[in-house]
Amino acid sequence: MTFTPVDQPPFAITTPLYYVNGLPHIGSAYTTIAADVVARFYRLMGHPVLMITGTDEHGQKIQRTAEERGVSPQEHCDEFVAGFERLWGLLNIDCDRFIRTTAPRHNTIVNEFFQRLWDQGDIYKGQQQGWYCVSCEEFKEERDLLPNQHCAIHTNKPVEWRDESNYFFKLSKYQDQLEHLYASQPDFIQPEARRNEVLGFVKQGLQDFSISRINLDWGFPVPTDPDQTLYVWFDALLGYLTALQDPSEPPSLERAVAKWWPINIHLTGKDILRFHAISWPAMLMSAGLPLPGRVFSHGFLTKDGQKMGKSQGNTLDPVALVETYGPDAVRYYFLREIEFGKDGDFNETRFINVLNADLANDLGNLLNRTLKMAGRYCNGHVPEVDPQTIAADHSLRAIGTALPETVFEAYTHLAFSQACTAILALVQASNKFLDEQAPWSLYKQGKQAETEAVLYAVLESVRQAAYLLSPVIPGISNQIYAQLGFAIDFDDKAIGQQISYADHAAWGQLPPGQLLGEASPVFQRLELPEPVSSP
RNA sequence: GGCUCAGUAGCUCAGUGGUAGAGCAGGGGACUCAUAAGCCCUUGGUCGCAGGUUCAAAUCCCGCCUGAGCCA
Repeated sequence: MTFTPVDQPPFAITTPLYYVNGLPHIGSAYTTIAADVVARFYRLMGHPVLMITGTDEHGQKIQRTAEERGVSPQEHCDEFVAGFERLWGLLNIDCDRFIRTTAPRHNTIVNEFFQRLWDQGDIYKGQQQGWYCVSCEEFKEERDLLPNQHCAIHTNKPVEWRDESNYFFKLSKYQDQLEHLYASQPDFIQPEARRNEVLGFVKQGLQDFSISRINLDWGFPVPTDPDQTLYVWFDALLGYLTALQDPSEPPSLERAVAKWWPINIHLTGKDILRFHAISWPAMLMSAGLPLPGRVFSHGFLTKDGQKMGKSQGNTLDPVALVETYGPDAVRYYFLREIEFGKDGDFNETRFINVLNADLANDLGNLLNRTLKMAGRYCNGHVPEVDPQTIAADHSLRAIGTALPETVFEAYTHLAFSQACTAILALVQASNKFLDEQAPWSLYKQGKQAETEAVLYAVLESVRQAAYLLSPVIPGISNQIYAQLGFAIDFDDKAIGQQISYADHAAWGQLPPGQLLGEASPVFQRLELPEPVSSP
């Protein structure tokens, strides 16, 4: 089954390029899941989609960590990058481009980009003095330091005094253009609270920032002065450009921006928003490139209400989590339970309660009970009911008719929780509808037509819910579609060409008479952890 | 120190001037198609604290407390 969708514009989305100082943490998983969900939704709609993630591998912090581990920086990176790639696989995330900032082709793009800024006269040599935190890779104001010259974020590492001759980027030159950008494109920075933060910061007046370091080997040399090394953040942001180009082509900035630029959405953590919302657009202005569509800053995760951290010893290992509960469970919990953009909490009891309630009890059991009845009452086929004959004000059809618009708005605004809630409302209404209509009684009374009308409406509602939830829980949606008799794979990146979004997102698509699959629970109930017995 | 956001049921949150809401968790009931699931009913809140404006405040104003964040 193939159809040709109307031409949809390309859509590109990025996660941050994660710093490979250690193995991926749950926060990286959270962002990457979100990006994958958006990418999957646009693929459903038939857009050509490029989802980009990757790793940021330069800088003093990595160089030192590698030294401490007794390996070369490249060996160190290679080792940890494998951990990231493995986690994305476990989470059922198949990005289109995985960019490593140590890639040789990236160096080519960085040099070209640097040259553009240089030709603009936006790079100059200046003197940089101050306290430097290697862990932050940032200069700190003296007033922000803890009493014994320690960084307020990295309390176990003293800052270092630097007095260097560095290259600077003329950020101050773009003050007006940036303010105009924020004013004319109010949704450029989201959510609102983060936007206000950036606006306040910019209002104070922007200063030029240093884009190079001396006495550092692990990074690309400054093209015009090989004694200096480019600052890690400068080349990290440019990874978004390098990623756009097919790795098999010879690298060039012009070719990199040919198809996918400008990127539609940059997802970013709130800690690195400034680089994405201020430095990055200014650099692009200088290079004469169009600007990205949106920069969306998500929140941080806590565990049982506590900030996570190695020193606190309460980290949540994403690998262990997904190996225990599976990708759909992890994806669903974080997107359903946390409003994207706000901070959110992980609590195992809540995790299990939410998954059992929504995926096992409401959605999974709804399919299971209906499928079993269809097996018994309708010979294992979709009832021969023409959906056109179902009244427009039928309780399920009415909800299903309004649903695509709601869900479209939610996904495109990255309001994943709202999307899930709206879809689950159809599922809950379907359970209620079944109990009210009691097809098991209708069947016993010999009311075959009535029985079939009820079962069709519910099976169709489950189908629509599975389709619209497929970006979030692709594995479960695949199982549901299979049990409903479809041969469709939501992990297929050409899904938008295989089936029509306009048809499948709408209510009333399930083909009458279609042979149904075997009923089998699509999500097993989870057991609550044993309560810790108190003495 | 300056600024921003938040504080509503055990948990997650909606409600921004007119008799306190949802989901989950807890309790009870009827049913039986189903993953002991679903459905119905229900317990539960001086809406952070203290003032003020108003016929009327969770909602507006002032002060304070707590938490999160931003201030290269």
